Amino acid sequence: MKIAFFGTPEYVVPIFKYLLKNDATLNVICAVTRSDKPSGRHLHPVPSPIKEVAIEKKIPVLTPEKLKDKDFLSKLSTLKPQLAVVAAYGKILPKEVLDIFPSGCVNLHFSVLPKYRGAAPIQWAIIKGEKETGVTGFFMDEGLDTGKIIFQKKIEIDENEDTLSLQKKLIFVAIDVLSETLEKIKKGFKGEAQTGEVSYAPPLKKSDGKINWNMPAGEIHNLIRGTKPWPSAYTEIGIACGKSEVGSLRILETEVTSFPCPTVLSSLPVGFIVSIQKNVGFIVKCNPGFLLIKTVQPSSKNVMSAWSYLLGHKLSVADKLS
RNA sequence: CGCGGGGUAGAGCAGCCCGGUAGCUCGUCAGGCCCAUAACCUGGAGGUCGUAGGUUCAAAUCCUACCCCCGCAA
Repeated sequence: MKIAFFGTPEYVVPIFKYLLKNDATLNVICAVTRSDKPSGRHLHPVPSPIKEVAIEKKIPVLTPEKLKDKDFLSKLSTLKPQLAVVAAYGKILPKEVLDIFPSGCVNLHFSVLPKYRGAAPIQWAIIKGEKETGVTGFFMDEGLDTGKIIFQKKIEIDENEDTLSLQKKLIFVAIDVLSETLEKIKKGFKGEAQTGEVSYAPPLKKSDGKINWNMPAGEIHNLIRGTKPWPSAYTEIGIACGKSEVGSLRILETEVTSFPCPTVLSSLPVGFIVSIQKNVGFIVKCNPGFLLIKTVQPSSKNVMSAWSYLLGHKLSVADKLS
């Protein structure tokens, strides 16, 4: 079966390689990926990870700026692909593209559809405190992740899972789902309409990482896990810490905790540091609950333990984060 | 030449503007104290101040070039 692969970022490379490895039955005839984009510290154009792999494996690469581009559409048609496999490509495929594939376009979406339709399903599942998520293989239509479902597989979300670790697990699931999905397609399965509660997972914005300490400790913990490594949850350093920089502080690792020892400090307002844990970090009061901050990154600095941060920045009990 | 921040002891920082003895917190080592401790006290070890030049009687500090790291942006 002639297959065209649509994908862009690093984390879907294993899916691409799975297709290539099974070349005997799956004939990958081209890769469609995002065009080279200015990236990195000097904004030099950089090819997408999928493009690099494709070049290495000598698979033809198409990098259309616009999917409705006539040149692109005709090139793709000429290759006479039968099926498209799409994973984190980055753009919605218009009807003109969908129509090229006689067997349809299969998307691997990293949620249990119809929940978390959209660009950042892994992140939002964690932020919302879901206990499980999964991967869905479905036939794409013109809507946003609205097509007929072919196969779905769920896994549990660990309590301290962050976006990267969950993504890593989901890739393995995705490969399972892909192989099962392809089997079903071979057998002529047409998919089933989506049923159940619909929700959306829009792309994260920088401001989504802003911590509001006036929230339950558990929800803040979820936000920190789900926004890592980007945009990362952050807070501002209060004025109480003297000449320290006013910049924001990224918070990368936390733990929901109970207040260690009952003192008057537990009556400090939300957002204040109520306790220092030697060699670990500091505890901030939330509403309700307490959050132990374990790993942070000050602006312009490397990631460091919250304890190290305290040593150099002279933060102490009763200083405020905002 | 996209914009900005940074590199000082094993870790995290101050000192630089205004040149003149290498400083703080933690760790580490030795000793002390204590029923005891992640507590406390005393003392010690540990630094080519990112690299290379330049200015100067004298450079962590001023000048020039380069290397590495981080954020923005994608």
